[in-house]
Amino acid sequence: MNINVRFAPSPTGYLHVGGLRTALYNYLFAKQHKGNLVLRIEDTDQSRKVDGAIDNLIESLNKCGIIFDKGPTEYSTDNLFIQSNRLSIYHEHVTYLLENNYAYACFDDDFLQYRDKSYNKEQLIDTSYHVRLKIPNNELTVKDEIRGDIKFDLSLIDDPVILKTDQFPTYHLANVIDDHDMDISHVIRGEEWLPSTPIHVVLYDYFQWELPVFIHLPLLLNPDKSKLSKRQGHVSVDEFLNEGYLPEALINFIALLGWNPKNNNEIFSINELIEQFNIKNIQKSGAVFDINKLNWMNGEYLKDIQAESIVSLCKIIFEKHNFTIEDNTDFIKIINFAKQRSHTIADMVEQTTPFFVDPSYNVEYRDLLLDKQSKRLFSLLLEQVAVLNNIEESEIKEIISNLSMEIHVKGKELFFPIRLALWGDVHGPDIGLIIKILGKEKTLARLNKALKYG
RNA sequence: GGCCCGUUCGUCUAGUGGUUAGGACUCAGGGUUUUCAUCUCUGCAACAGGAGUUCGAUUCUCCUACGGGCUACCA
Repeated sequence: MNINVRFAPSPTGYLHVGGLRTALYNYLFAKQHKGNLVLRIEDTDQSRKVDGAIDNLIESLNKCGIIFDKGPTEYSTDNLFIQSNRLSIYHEHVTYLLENNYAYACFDDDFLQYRDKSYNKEQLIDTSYHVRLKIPNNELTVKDEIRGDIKFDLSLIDDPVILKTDQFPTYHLANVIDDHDMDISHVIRGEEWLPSTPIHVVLYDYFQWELPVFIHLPLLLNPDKSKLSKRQGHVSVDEFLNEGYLPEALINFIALLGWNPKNNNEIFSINELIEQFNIKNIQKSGAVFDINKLNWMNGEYLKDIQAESIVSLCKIIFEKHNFTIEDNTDFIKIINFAKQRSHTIADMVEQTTPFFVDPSYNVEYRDLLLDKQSKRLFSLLLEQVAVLNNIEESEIKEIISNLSMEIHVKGKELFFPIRLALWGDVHGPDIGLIIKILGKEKTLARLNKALKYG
């Protein structure tokens, strides 16, 4: 059996993390079975179309490592993976349904009165009509791979519109025809589609097509358990990436929302996910998107990653915060310091701000800054740094330890005032690193400022 | 309202007809680090409720409650 799966978003804007997870599960499933992953653009609602959305979608997905085997490479008119280019195909199928009495034309929303009528093609020319699918009155069982058999009473379902007045198909029709034409073997999609699956099954039945396997994924939830949406934190993949969440971490985190490998591991590369992913281990209930845990996981990735490999990404984000990167070697040092203690790259900016702009003093330590002993420390350090030609961290360390012996001060009493003067707070990087990055001039200036403070 | 799906620590989850119900995030506390962070150790914390089946149910069945999704000429 050939395994073909698809991710079928509508181009209405940015890629949502829920969409990313659906795409990911499709991708993992396809790769694992040496099948194909198809990208299909469902743009049958002309009013909701957003320019550039397709390129955007593809770019976000690609950044996260999800590559399609088939799909539109660009938004070109002859592309078969974009539904708006397949209108004539849908029309042919509508004709088939109409001719076999599986569907009927309606001239207004009071559709029941048209249910038993039929019109030939000539009668429909120059009229404004839509087409509805006749849903029979029997019971129907849908098989979902995760939930098992689900019974529906079809008499409770209204005849759905399959062709709109503007002659575009609705989702139900286009989706079924495309899945068949693209030889989709497994439909992996969000749980919100479960209630409309019987409509799709009826369509398959009318066309006498073989059903794909249906796999409905549990929803991603807001902290209040409603369906994940904006308003309660951000959900756009782009936003996460721009804030400096690493694609690998985002993918890892999202993979574990609704699926688990039945062991206690938490960190997975994409290849490990491909190896271990299993439909059977997908959860039935929805999963709250916990930003807290994503932060932790992103931090784990940040700790492990080589500074060199994120330097250009960091540069973009630091420059977005108006920090100019002058020296690459220094910047790597800064990254190495910050990535150990940050959740995201945006966090790293915050952690390292005093490297770039003169800090204001933490008011809690005002007294320490005014202290006579502190002032003495500042002036002694100032003297010693002033005579240095080029600054090495080891040298600074030595100077400070000599200073410690000279005035008999050590530990916090020694480091707090110095760090306060140079960094604005008693906590921060190693003093050697601060001075090394700051350079002689800025170090002297900050010591001077602290000396005069009060 | 109707239909459908779901329910193990606050969150992500493991698990079993008999377990001290396990792990991770968060939180709290200890240790390491002459700062902070990292790291590490410890702790707090869950089987929605009620019947039934059974020697025994968190686990199987039913009911209730609660939560969510869908109910568009949106996907």
